[in-house]
Parts: sequence; C-alpha cells; structure tokens
Amino acid sequence: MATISEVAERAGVSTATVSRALNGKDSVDPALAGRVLAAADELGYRPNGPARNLRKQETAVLALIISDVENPFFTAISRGVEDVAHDAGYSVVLCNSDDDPDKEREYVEVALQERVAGVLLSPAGRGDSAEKLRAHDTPVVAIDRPLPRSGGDTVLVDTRLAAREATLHLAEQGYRRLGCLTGPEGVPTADDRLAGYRDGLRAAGLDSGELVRRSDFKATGAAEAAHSLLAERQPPDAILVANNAMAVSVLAALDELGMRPGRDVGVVAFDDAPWTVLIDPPLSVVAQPAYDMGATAAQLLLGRIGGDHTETTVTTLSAHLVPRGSSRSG
Amino acid sequence: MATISEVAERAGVSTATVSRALNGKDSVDPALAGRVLAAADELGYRPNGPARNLRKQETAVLALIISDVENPFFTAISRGVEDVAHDAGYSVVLCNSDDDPDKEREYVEVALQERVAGVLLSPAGRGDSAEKLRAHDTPVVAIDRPLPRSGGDTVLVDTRLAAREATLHLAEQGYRRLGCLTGPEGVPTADDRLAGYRDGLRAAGLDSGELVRRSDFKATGAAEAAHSLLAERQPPDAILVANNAMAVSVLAALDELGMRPGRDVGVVAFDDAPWTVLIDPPLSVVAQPAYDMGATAAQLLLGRIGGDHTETTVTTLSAHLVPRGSSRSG
DNA sequence: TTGTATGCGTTATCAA
DNA sequence: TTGATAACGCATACAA
Repeated sequence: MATISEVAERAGVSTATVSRALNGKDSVDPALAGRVLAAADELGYRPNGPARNLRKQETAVLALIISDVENPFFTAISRGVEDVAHDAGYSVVLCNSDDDPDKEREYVEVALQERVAGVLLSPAGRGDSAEKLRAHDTPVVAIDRPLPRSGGDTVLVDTRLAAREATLHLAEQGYRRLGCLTGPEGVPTADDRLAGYRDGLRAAGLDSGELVRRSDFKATGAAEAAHSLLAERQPPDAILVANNAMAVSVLAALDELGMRPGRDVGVVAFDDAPWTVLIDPPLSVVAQPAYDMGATAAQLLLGRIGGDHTETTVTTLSAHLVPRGSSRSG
Repeated sequence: MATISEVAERAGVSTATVSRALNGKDSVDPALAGRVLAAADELGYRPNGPARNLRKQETAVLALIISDVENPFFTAISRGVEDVAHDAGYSVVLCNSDDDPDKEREYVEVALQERVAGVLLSPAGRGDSAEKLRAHDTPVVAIDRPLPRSGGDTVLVDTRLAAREATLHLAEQGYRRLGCLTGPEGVPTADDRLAGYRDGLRAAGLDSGELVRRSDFKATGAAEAAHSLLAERQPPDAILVANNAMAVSVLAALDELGMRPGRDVGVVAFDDAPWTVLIDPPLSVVAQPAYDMGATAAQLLLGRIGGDHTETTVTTLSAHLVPRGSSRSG
C-alpha cells in the first residue's frame, strides 16, 4: 500500500508537505496542495493508522466491554455508544465479557495494549479492571453497573428503586406472595433488583419468606429457576423478573403449567421489548433507557478523552414501570 | 506508560533481549528472561500495540460491518464472529452501516486506514466496498448477502429457497391470497425473499397479483406497510414477512384489526426468536443459522489472513421452516 | 545467547 | 510556505 513518501515523490514535494496538505493545514500553497491530493488519489493512498497512532500517541478507538451482545438491553446501549462515537470520528471495539471476570480482565489488557482512547465498562464482578485502566491513564466510564471501588464516571439506572416500585405495584394489585427471579450474585444489577424487591416487600408489609431464585440472566438457565420457583410448596402468586430473557422462560413455564399471567400469577419483568405487547395479556415491564445510557456514557467518555478533568460524575437515569395486563389481578 | 527501553534499563539488558523474552523466544537465558519479566511486571509494562502493529505490518483486528446491531439476527452473527475471533486472539470492531452505502464506504475507509487484518461485510447495496478492500489486499468475507460483483468468499443462507418453501407451506395450508412484506429494494436478502415468494406462488399455481410491500427491515417502517397491505380491497389471507422486527408490526396490525394469526391471516416470518412461542398462536418462522454464519465467516476470514490462497468459496447454509400455529389454517 | 542498529510511516520541530 | 530531520515503540537482521 502506498506510503506518504511515494505520494511526496509523485507530487514532487517533501513528506512534510504531503502530511500538511492531507491534514488540511492552512499553511500550504493551494497549488501544491492540489498536486498532493491528486497524487494521493492516483496512488490510492490511505494514511497508515498504526503509524499515525504511534506518532500521535493516541487512537480514535473506544472499547465497549459488556456481558452479552445478544441481550437487547446491551445491544441498545451499544447502539447509543456507536452513534455518538461515530459522530465524533471514533470507532468502537465490542467485547463480550459473558460476565466472566477473567474475560473482562483479558479485554482490559487488550484495550491497554492497543492504547484505546477510552473504555466503557459494564463491570462483571468485584474485579479491579477500572483501577488498572486508570492506573495507565485510560479514561473509563462505568455503564449500567457501578464500579466495585467506585471513583469513576458512572451511568446508571435507579434499578433498585424501579424494582421496589414494581414490587409495590404487584402488592397494590392484590398479589400477596411475591417472588423474585434475579441474576447472578455479585452482578450489581442483579443484587440491586433483589434489594429493591425486598424494599418493596417491606414497604408493602409483606413477607414472603424467601421466594427468590438466581439464574444467569439468560433464558436457558432461567427456565429451571422458574420451574423451581413455581414448584414451591407455597408458590408465589406474582414474580418480579430481573430481565427480559429470563421473562421468556417464566412465561413459558407458566404456559406449560397451564397458568395465565395476570390471572394466576402476576408478572413484571425488566426491559421492554417490541414483542411484550403481542402476548396475551401483554407483559408489564420496567423500561430502561438503554440507548440513552450508551449515548450519555459515550459523551462523558469523549469529554474525558478531550481533557475534561472536572470531578467524576454519577449519572442516574430513571427506569419507569409500564403496567400492562400481566400484573393486573383477576 | 512504560516502554520497552525502560524495562531494558531496569533489567540491565538490551531492548532486543526484552523483546525476545517478552515474546517467549527460546533463545534467551532463563535467568535473564526472569529478570525481564520481573522488571516488566514492576513497571506495569504493556507492549504498545500501535508500535508493534506498525513494525509487524499487521494488526489483530477484524472489522464487522453489518446493518444493525439491534437486529437479533445480526447480533447472533456478531456473537459467532466474536467467539471465533477471540479464540484466535483477534478483536472485533463493530460497525453499523444502517444499510446506508455511504456509511458503509466510510467504515471501509476506516478499516483500510487502521490496516485491520480483515473485514466481514454484509453489503448494503450495489457499492464496490469489497473491491476497494481487495484492491488494498485486505481479505473480505461477505456475510448474509452476496457481493455485488462477487468473486470473494461468501457465507449465505439459501434464503430464496426458504422463502419459496415457506410460501408453498402457506399454500398447502389452504391460504390462497398470499402477500409478502420484504425489505428495501437493492438489499439482496430482501430481493431474494421476494423472489422466493414469487417462486412459491408460481409453484403453487397461485397468482395474487402483487400483494407486496417493502419497508426498511425495522418495526416502525413496517407498521405502515403492514396496514397498507391489509387495507387492500382484496387483502391477503396470508403474509410472508422477511424478518423478525417487521413480523412484530404485522402481528400488532392484525391485533388492531381484530384478526387472529392462523385463523384469519396466515403468517410466516423470517428469523426465529425466543418470544415467538409465547404468543397465541405461536409464530411460524424460517430459522436461520445466524451464529454459525458468523462463526463460519470468521473462520474463513482468519484462514485468508493466515495466507490461504485457495480458490474463493461460497458457503450456503440452510434455513429451515418451523411451522407453528400462525400458519395453520382454521 | 546477547547487543547494536535500522526501519516501519507518520507528525512535529526547527531552519531555511 | 517549505524541507530536512528526529522521534514515537517495537521487532528483527546482523554482528559479536
């Protein structure tokens, strides 16, 4: 592939002039600039990214480390990130941690090596990924989940409050034995939603004992958990489900047991999705502003990259309950 | 951030030895290697990716250019790509073209500049992105859609055949006025599914006139198209829908009109999804092996990057019809 | 086995 | 305004 010196030779100027012309510096004679552009075009010249990055000691790349691109929630986040990044001339490297701290560490290493401009991280566990990044002066913004030892910019949803609200909603609708299906221990959103569920129980004056199951935030694992929950000697008459994929399993389990959402068992699930209104009755959800989270986090990160050294911020966006038929008793 | 020469100084050796030790060359004294590793560790040394890439004239990065990460079909592809790439030590840069040839061109430029090792491309239109890449010796594998002027490795689904099969299935179930809702003109998958639909009509001896609508492969645009289709003077009694997002709109439209899938209007949609079995009746689908497509394409691409110069291949994976209640007449 | 020296392709500094 | 040159950090050819 053509290099800058080939372009220089062809245009009959120095490499310095080529560089200036190509980067649109104004201190270059229009005639020469024209010759340079023509030569570059003829040779199909493309500036060498790595060389430029090495020289400038910076790259226009962001890393986005999330647990699963197949989860529509993270997908929406990634879309928000990508749109903002793209507008600012940045590319986004997508990394699936699968909520595995080792994989997360691995990706952080790659991010460090490649000298990415910044990292958007949805921390998998109690690891120190963020500290490691900051120790090497790589800006980090935590997204969806707080950092274990905090301190960095963070974009969250008030998920505990939303879980509390959803739980109270179920209680108000007349359900009495409220269960909860949440994600793995150690994943902040999973724990927060469980905590919010307990908040709600307390506020409603209910005590279900512990009608709680954990699963991996995915449909397959959740199927077993859902069945186990419904097989309790005194099964729940309503369930708060901590994400969308698990909700599918809960609804499938209810169907297998011949139970109807809303009438037999109230259901509220986190994350809205287009299909939730197609089922009968429609699924009540806690809608999270995923796209905005991604966009906000990306903006924040770009600000830091741009040299913003003001105090770190915690942005908490609101989730809101969308009550539908699946949580309407009777 | 620490450089190789700082490590060299600390370990009391030359940079060459550090480089060799860190890259696990066997021609280095174990004692020295130990000192080097220790020094690197103490300094928190991370090799500088751009410098290494520049020197080695290669990067361990793949670009994946698809139309929309929010489409579960592409999400599954990207997962397949990522898993394979990660195992081989490669990172994946995700690019949303939004089916916009200009955006695609832009991303191709970035891929070229950054000297990515290879590109996985789901071509947006009739552009020459693939040729441009190949002209600069960047391996390309087309995925889900053939390249306009072909010639490169390609991983496809026999989508036209599948559409034909789905159409015939509807005819066999007794539906007589078959409609089709497909994607934008120029997008090969959209056109192929339409062609398959026509194949099916012909094979079944039906002629619906043209009960065809096009939309943008997304839910919002499809809503209008669905309504328009159902508002025909002689509306279809069955619809083949070219993807999952549009299916949501069709089902919603039917619901609004008080029509029941299967009984009133037969529906078959491309792409399976967890929720399709939750609705009543369950949605008949054409299931595509998206994950495998991604994995296969990535493997192919890595092969080319590794120097495989055998003839280019076209891999066609099979989609299969999953008949459910929404296409069972009466 | 180790060290010295060079070059990868750019940008930026300095003189002209 | 332009050009010669150095430097970014690393891997390797070559010499020792």
